[in-house]
Amino acid sequence: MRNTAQRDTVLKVVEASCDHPSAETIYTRCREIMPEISLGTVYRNLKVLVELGKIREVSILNAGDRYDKTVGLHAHFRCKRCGCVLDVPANDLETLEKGVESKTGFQIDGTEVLFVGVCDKCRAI
Amino acid sequence: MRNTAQRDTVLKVVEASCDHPSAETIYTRCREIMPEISLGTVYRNLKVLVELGKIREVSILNAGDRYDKTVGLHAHFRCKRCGCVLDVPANDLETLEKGVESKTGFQIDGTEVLFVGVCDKCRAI
DNA sequence: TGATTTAATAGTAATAGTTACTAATAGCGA
DNA sequence: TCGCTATTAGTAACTATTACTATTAAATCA
Repeated sequence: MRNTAQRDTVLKVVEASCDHPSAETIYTRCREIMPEISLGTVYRNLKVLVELGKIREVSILNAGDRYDKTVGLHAHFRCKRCGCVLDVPANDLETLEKGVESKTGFQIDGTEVLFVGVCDKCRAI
Repeated sequence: MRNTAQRDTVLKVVEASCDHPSAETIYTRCREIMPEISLGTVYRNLKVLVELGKIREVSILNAGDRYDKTVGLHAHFRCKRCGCVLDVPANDLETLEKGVESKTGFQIDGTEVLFVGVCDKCRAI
């Protein structure tokens, strides 16, 4: 594992993003800082950073993966109209996890919660 | 909207499956019953059946979409070791949804909950 | 019943997102 | 500074899915 300027750039870009960007979006933002960075490098480093636990991968139904600077347990909401992806603080998720663990006997290492619907801004229109 | 033998076959195959199959797997199973069915037809009918609310689409982090005959609100668990996808009855999901709706003002139309970990069979090994 | 209409089909091409490959580059320890 | 090797840029390949097109067949109607 080596410290490269490319890896730092990918991490900085994700940490500066509040919109749960896709790999392609992260690539575009990286190129603004480091124009020679390649898409493959972005994908590889995203994977490395997820493995290191520095960022988190978020799966959105019917779309490519997104990335999140917040690694702690929380839920996501995707608006069907505007496509925005927002964090949803849900402090009862840990209780939910624990309940499933004790009921099923499974070992749970990660939980993905995605609500799909219409956000308040779009509802107001 | 026409009633075709192909659509019936796709629906029957999903309803007969307990393993949350992928589109490709559904295609293979359909061909055992109807050898001339094409992959595009399977994809198109899966989409139609999801829109009709007869089956459900399940997103698994880091893999293609899966399909589920059970449309009611429930969670899923994916084992990192054997790759199996199982239903997790979670009756507190509705409470979770309602809580988020009232806290955020969002309209929630669907909720996806995925636990990732190690299933009891794999833990025993 | 048979003709007509048009949604759905099979088969194939195209696309999007992601991963693999390869020669060149650049961190980092000796 | 040298040498080793992980990482890189650039490109090719791959996987999952969608789009396209000529053909077929389900439902409607004469």
